[in-house]
Amino acid sequence: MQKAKRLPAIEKIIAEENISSHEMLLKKLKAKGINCTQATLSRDLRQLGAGRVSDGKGGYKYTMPESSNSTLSVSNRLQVLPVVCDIVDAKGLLVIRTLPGNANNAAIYIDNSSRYEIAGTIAGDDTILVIPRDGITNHQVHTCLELILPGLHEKIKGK
Amino acid sequence: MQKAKRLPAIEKIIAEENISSHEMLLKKLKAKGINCTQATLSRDLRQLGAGRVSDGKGGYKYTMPESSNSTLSVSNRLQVLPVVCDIVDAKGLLVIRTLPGNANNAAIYIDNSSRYEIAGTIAGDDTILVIPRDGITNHQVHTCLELILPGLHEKIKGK
DNA sequence: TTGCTTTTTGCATATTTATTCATTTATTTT
DNA sequence: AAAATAAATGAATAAATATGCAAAAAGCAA
Repeated sequence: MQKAKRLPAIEKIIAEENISSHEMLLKKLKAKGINCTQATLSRDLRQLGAGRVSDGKGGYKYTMPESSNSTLSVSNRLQVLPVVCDIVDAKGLLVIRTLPGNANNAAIYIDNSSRYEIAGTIAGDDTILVIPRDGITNHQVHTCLELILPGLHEKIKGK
Repeated sequence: MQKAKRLPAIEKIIAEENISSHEMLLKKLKAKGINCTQATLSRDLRQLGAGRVSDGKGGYKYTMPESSNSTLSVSNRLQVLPVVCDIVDAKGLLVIRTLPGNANNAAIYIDNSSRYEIAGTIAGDDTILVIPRDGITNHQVHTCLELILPGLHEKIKGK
């Protein structure tokens, strides 16, 4: 299962370069040692919530949502990760524990991602409650959070 | 030539509704009495700089660039029009005269449109210089300005 | 582990979108 | 106005993207 590596790689590539087709993305991934088919990219791009916008030169390019929003950019979102202590599933919800005073800040990252899977979050001082949308499995939320904060899954209790 | 009516109509439709395919847009236009083919829509959408982004429900929808930027929304951009006095072509450039003190404000509308055809603008107190990109005809710029400020063409000198 | 369920993936194909070419319609030039 | 040039459009088709389905891989429960 290379999806876990592929998704962040795709995200990074389309954020940094002008990708105008699946074909082109396929080659960029191959150059990074990641092989898959166009069909898989189609599914990945949809899952990532990637869009296709004008490249300003009369053509189109793929893009990540809110890529203009610096709080979400690939390069700096890892900053939030060190404050996360652990994650526990509870009653269909997720509880994320952070360093004291950091819950709100971390929750903002999650909210800003505007992921469909997450209905919303409530943050206290050192605890975030993540409320998944109806019909979303815990596992889907984990995958989703891993997208928002790569490396996060290592913090999941019992893993 | 119905392009002049069609483009603003397309813009309005995709700004207000969730359009997920050319086919769907075709029907909406037909309902408004505008008939064309899918091929034409493909060209129109590209010219409008329209994008396709996640609809938040796992699918895609078409969008206008900066549709979140209220200074550009269809509903309020007409406000700038009354301050425009006339437009003159000169040396491959366009000179727009406005009411005193209003040039900068009007120029911001034009800049915000991020149209490919327009390389940039310089605004004084009551005059805007619009600099078209190389290879763009005056006529193309007129069409383009008409898109940004519907009704503008009536102000063009000698028309 | 073993069997059961869910997820991921490729292949083939369907669907959607873009482009080429020919024609018409508009615009500019003389 | 007439001729010449450029722009717009549709039909057919090419190219790009999405999806159904089956197989394989991964995760889960006991």
